[in-house]
Amino acid sequence: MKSGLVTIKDLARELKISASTVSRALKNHPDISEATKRAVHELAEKLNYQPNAVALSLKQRRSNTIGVIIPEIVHYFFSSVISGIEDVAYDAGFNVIICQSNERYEREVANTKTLLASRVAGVLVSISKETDDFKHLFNLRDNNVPLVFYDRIVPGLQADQVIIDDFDASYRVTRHLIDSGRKQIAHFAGPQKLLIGRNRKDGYIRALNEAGISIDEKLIIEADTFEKARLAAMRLINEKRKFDGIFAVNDLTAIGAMQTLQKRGIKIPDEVAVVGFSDGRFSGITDPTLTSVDQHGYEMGSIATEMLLKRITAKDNDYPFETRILNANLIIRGSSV
Amino acid sequence: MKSGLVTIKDLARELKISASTVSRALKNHPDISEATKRAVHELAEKLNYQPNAVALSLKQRRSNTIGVIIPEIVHYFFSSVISGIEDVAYDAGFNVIICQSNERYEREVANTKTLLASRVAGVLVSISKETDDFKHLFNLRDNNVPLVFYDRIVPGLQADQVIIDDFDASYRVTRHLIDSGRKQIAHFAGPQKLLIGRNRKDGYIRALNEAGISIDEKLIIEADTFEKARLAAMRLINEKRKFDGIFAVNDLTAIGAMQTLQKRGIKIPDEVAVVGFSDGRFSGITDPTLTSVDQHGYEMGSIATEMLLKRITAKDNDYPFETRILNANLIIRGSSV
DNA sequence: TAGCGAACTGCAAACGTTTGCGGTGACGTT
DNA sequence: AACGTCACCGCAAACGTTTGCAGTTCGCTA
Repeated sequence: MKSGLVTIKDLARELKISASTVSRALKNHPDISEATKRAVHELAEKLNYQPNAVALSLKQRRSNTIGVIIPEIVHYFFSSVISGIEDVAYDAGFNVIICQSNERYEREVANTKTLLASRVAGVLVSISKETDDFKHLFNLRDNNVPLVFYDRIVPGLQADQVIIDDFDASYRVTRHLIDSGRKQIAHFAGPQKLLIGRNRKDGYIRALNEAGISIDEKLIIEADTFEKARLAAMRLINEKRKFDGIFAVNDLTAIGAMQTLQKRGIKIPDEVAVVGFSDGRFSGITDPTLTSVDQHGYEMGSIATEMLLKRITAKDNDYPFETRILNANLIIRGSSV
Repeated sequence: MKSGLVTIKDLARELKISASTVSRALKNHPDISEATKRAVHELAEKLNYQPNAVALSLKQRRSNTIGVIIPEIVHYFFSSVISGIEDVAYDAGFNVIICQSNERYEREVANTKTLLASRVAGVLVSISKETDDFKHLFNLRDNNVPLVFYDRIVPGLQADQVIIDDFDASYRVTRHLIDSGRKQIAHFAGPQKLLIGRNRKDGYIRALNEAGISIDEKLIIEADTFEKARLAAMRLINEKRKFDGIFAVNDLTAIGAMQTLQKRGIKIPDEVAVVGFSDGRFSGITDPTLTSVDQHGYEMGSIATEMLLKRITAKDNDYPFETRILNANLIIRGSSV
């Protein structure tokens, strides 16, 4: 007990039987007599025996650990994803190794090496903003490590993936604004080189088109940060553009816009309605509270993990890749009604 | 290459030399000829050999993994702690297994079992709110697993630990308010049964005492949530209490107070200064921006990990336990100047 | 030309488990 | 007395590494 943990060998020595018998007794193998089983279980209990997961992993040539590559944990969305991953993984008896890429490509490559060295059973990955070379991911696949992408997927790569229906969510956001009587709706868009940015803008455009509202390019501004949103809102006001709604690509952007409007004495939602995206901690504490889109991070994490476990435990994992598209919920709060 | 990863044996077979030679060549052992070394390294490179960390762990009877038990990852503070842990751990060649207790005792116990089974080299732990029985932690210690506590420590248990100096931070917050001319400072306090809540209140009281300002019990209200803070502020106003400053036990509380004040037309910081605690994502996006206390989560994580690694790698870890008390920084923003 | 280092390299055991296969008794059947 | 059957158990190998020790070649000295 002094140094290190008790092993099967320790139990065997103590009971003067072989390690194989102990091993079988522990899993109630029919070959072992009841008496022996009882003795083994009792001693195991007494000595607080914990099977050595490391030895097991080596034997099975695969660890009971799944790897997670995540851009940055310090975001409400990503940390909810991790919670979802953890819960499902632990229920299935798997551990989780988390690697942050910190949005850096180099780091992401290092992460894959680490996970490979740890012989993880599978990997969940959301690529960093920098990543545009996917060799490291192909490397995982070449080594038969099952891969599931969540949220930030790789367009070309065939793999299991779970994503949010950004287009649909944006469409619904815009519809909501239109339905509540808004006619001149601005969009603070995300970077158009990212799929997410394009999808969100497209959903916005589709909703306007369907409602017979013509697109005013002046009302579409690329602004995806708090500061940029403040400036963008300022510009709209200074240029005396008419607008009665703003759909911002994320919550921080929405809040930046709200602040500027309020500073200029514009009433929310009476004069201008504001809607954010990716419902986080912020939406409940603004004044007025912010209408936003719940991205269901927890659900995304748990679903991705289920898909991964399925592939890990499949005897034959040559079945076709699956793409799960999650519906994001529109949460209507004070800023738009 | 097809199934599984390339091993030392594969390299050995390919080069028609023994596994031991390959092993030594890979670590540039002087016994091995330059020619062999070169050949081995080249082949290893070509086949993308990654040492099997699992086998290594088994051999060394200790994995290169450290375990983290954390209450809830979905908090800015805790996720920054994790970032700090990760960075230091990975630089030292250690992996990190993260276990959330979700503030549940049962879960925390399960976590320790998992980590024990994984034969982690050491554990970083911040106990859950429910935990008041520490058998599982003693169990870790009995099995010679080094332990470092961060943030939420166990009062009785002798161990390395790193915590925030809540008392000092609160004292400084209050001093700051006094120094900027405030004389009637309210405190929205945390639960007094938690050490944190008591320390923060005590720091506040000390600063007032030192400044010769008498304590007005009516200005001390237990309110540690957004909603409670709104009600508390409302009450102060309705009861026509005189106050020109509020020190809230956390940022959400501060924001709740600010909203109520603003709704009642009270100017911040002109009429009332507001200060929060545990600087997170919120403080920068309020209007005015919120003065708060940076708890240095990242630093706490990295220091805790350094302490743990020190104990893990120490040949003789019988040296005395260490307690590191971090100074929290007061970040002065618009709400108090 | 035997002997001796030096310079390499391989053998084998060990880490903790699992598992196919082969014992070993006891007992019953011919 | 010989054999078969059962119930139970142990041997040994394997997973991928590391490492103390024991070779095996050399070339060189005496």
